[in-house]
Amino acid sequence: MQFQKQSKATDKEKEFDLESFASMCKALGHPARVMIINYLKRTDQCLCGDIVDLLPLAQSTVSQHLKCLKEAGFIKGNVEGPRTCYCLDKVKLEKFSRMAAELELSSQI
Amino acid sequence: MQFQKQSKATDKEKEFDLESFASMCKALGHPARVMIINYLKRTDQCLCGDIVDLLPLAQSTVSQHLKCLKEAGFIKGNVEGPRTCYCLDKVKLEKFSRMAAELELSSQI
DNA sequence: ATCGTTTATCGTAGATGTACGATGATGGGG
DNA sequence: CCCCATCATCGTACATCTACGATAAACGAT
Repeated sequence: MQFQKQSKATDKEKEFDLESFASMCKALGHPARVMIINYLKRTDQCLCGDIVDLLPLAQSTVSQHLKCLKEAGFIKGNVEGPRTCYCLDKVKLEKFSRMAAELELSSQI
Repeated sequence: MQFQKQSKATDKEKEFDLESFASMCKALGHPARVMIINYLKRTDQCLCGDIVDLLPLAQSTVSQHLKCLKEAGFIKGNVEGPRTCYCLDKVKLEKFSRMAAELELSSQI
């Protein structure tokens, strides 16, 4: 479904992309996933097993949450043999933060 | 389920509350709801019918989305006779923006 | 008092999310 | 080559979300 008019490519990239902001929010809409991001802030990188130790969730569930964050672009995963090393995509996180600020700031004009 | 250790009240309010951030994100995790916030930024206030005209959704669906945003605290609704006038809660929006920034910034330490 | 407008709520169908255990795949170590 | 550790994926059960039409509630206007 279409919730926003398509913008021309010439619109200077400044436009607030509603759909992608909503999907970012959706990806962060579960405490386990926010916790993972928060954890990665401190550790820089982690394995799936680290999160399994951290949270009261089964390994398959954690793997699912990691997949969700990866698909949303918030984390990247490097396969290293039988394990996968996850780290934050800071650019994406920055973009999210910027869009959140935009959502708020322009309401003060 | 418990995803974060309870903090003492003495923790100076600075603590990032994971659960409430996740639930804010969840509330913003649908394009229609982001659209509503975005619309309210420009118009300051609106009726349910305004949003119904704006979006390709049934009235009952729009009412549902408004309820979701109200429960999350992003908007407030004043009943005025048979209609309800919705407006942004800028304090809540500010809080969200601040937490989003926190999620990103501390990753650069 | 009745009608029309506006909105909330109910009931419901179908999609998606969240959780788990089981299983499959990968590669290191014996 | 065979286990073990690690992780992804599959299948599945249950909950929640998203959408709709129907209906109820509130109130202004006639």
